[in-house]
Amino acid sequence: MRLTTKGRYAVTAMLDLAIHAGKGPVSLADISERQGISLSYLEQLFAKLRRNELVRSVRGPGGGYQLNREQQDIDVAQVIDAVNESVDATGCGHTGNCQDGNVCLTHHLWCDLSSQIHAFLSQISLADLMERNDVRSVAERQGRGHIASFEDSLISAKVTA
Amino acid sequence: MRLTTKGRYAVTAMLDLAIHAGKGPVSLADISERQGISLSYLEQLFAKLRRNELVRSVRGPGGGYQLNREQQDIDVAQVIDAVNESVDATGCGHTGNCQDGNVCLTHHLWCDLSSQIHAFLSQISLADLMERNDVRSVAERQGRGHIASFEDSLISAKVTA
DNA sequence: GTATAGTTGACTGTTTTAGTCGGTTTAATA
DNA sequence: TATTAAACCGACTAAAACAGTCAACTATAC
Repeated sequence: MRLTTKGRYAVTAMLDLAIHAGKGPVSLADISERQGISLSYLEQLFAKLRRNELVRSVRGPGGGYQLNREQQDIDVAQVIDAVNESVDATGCGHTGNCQDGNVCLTHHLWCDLSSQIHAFLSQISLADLMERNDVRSVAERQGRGHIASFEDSLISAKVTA
Repeated sequence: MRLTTKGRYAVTAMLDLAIHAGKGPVSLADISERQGISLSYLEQLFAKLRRNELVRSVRGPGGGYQLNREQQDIDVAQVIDAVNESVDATGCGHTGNCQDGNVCLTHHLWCDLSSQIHAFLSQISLADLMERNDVRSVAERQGRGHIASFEDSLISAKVTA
């Protein structure tokens, strides 16, 4: 199991997408600048996020990415899974085939740990993250990045309608 | 944050040490055979465990390693920390210096996750692991490796006295 | 003095990370 | 219609970590 900048970048980028929703697609260039993540690296990550149907893309000028589901229907575990950072702490991938066909001494410990982590991360949605004070204040700092309010959603709904 | 075979090996080896306690020092060769871990690799891991005072060594024939504290005073988090697999999910090492001097959007999320994992792992001692049915049965399977009972401790206490 | 076992350091192949670079399509707009 | 903004795609790379090997050295029980 590993949790590195890869998974952290993915979650951060998805949250950036959520924050700037309701104003049309968000370009990777914008995310790159706001979050300090390499543009080319973001491209790689979003290829995986798109394959996992967490985002959809709009090509051409003015294009970018949008969340493919409601913010409350995307949780952190899904995002991390999508970029291939498994949240599995076992070495055998839960097969129990850790020591020449049998489970190793500590197999069940790692199974337990995996469930703990997965339970924790899958219970947190992008919507939940946006409610957090620390997220709101960082978003505020990151420029005119205002968190999309309910009114924004209404406006964008009218525009796209 | 990463949790790979390194940390798993370390915990497994420490548990093997606990299981075979009360019969004098346990050699790395024994652990290697029972747990299927490369001897040379175990040497590297135990160098770290010793530096962290989790085990003590006895050199020469009949030598080996022993736990340096009571089984209930060694928890899984300590073992993983000792082999340099930090249980920190943040990228900044909790400094909050994730994005040019400031905290990144998701800093607090990773802090929360880290505490969760740490709380979970530090609440489990080697003594706890030994009580588990799955551990007992695997130990049974791994040869004459009987779990050291209270009587064993008494015997070894007399012998060493 | 010999065998056992820990101790140490250097070395190695492989995989993953965290990118970079160059090009190609797609589509909006001037 | 040409330009341009953006997604898309594949190959490449440096650095690190992982997992392990190997050889030499030291301490000690017998």
